[in-house]
Formats: sequence, structure tokens, C-alpha cells
Amino acid sequence: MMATLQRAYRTMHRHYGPQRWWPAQARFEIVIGAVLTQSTAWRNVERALAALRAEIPLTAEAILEATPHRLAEWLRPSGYYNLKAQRLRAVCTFFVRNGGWHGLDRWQTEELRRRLLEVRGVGPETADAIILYAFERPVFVADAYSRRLFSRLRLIEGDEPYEQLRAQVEETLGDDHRDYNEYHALIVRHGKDVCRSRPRCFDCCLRDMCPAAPG
DNA sequence: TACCAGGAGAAAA
DNA sequence: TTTTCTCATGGT
Repeated sequence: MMATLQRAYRTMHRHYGPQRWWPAQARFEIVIGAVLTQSTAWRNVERALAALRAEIPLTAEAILEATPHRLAEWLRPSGYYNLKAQRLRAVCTFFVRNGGWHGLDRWQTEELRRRLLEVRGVGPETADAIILYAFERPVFVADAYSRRLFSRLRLIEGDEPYEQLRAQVEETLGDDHRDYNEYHALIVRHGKDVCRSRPRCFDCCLRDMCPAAPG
């Protein structure tokens, strides 16, 4: 598995070049985006972020000062807007109550993860996206794209629990968060680019590695 | 028109 | 414990 994962990484990196995620202008914007992108296309998240940015500074304090109703209206383009307004407020409250970046940066990764998962509306994927991209810690974001890709490469069955998939990948990567960052970003790029529109992956940069591909 | 998108949590089985 | 349902806009 390790060799295959590393080969896939190298191949995608060669094909697409460095992705340099997360696509955000400020650190807290990563956190907001991680919540808003839950089961939503990034294009729609960008609309909501633009609406939000036009009204208030993208900080936990400013978001908590807005009324829940107004916040929900700004988030409307990203879908599930009432739900996401609640979740975003919960995350902002978590940040403020724990001393913001300064306070949270002092926690070890496992502690940070455990506490993030206690926030209502933050599941494993959202927590790991925040930990990897906003806190720059080496954790793998085992999202739908990676599950789809690894399943296609026959590295996993496909229905493993989130934690199992995450642990499997983390065993094969080192401890440099930049690798986790690039790898996950490349997987998403590849997934958007090819795998969704061409389900059998017969014509992508990973073709040679795909057991289902002919020839 | 139907389906999907960088999920999570509650309810039902 | 596992499966199903709900939340919702916007693109293809």
C-alpha cells in the first residue's frame, strides 16, 4: 500500500503541479470554509464567503456578533444555510472560549482533534481539514474523494470506517504536514478533474495504476 | 429531470 | 449497531 500511495502522489504531483491549499485569504477563513464545504461544491462556498466578507471581518468574534438570521442569509449560497449558521457559530464559540489561535496552538494534535470533535457540527472530516490546513498538523483528510480513489486503486474495500482509512494512510505518510496538504489537495483535484466524470478512470494520469483499466 | 457536491447528526430499523 | 432521513443551493 505504501509504495502505491507514494507512486500515486508522485504521479499526480507531476501531472497537476503543486496545489498549495487551502484556497483562503486568511487563516480563519480556512475554518469557515471547512464548515461551509460540508457536502457542498466549493463554488457555492466561495459565494457564501464573498457574501460574508462583504459584510463583516472573517473572524470568530465578528461572526458571533451577527444575528443568527443575518448569518444564515449570508451563508445561503452554500446550501444547508440554517444548519451551517448554527455550526459556524458553534465553531466560533469554541475558538473564542479557548483563547483563539494562541490558545489552540498549544494543544497537542490528538487533544485538538478530540476537542474539535466535541463541537456540534464538526465531524471527523471537518476536524481533520481544520487541523491539517489551519493548524498545519500532519493528519490525513479521509474524504469522499480519497475513499473513491483508493477504492478504485484497490487499496481499500471502500466501506471502511473513517478512522480506519485515516490511520491506514497516515501509517504510510511521514510527519510532514506539507505532504498531507499536497496529497489531499491533489486527490481532490484529480477527483474533480477525472474520476467523477469518468467513473472507471480509464483516461487519467493514474491509469497505469488502475486495476480496472484495460490493457 | 435527476443527480451530485471537499458531511454531520438525529431518527428509525 | 447499522441504515435511512434531513438539511438546501447551484451546476451539469
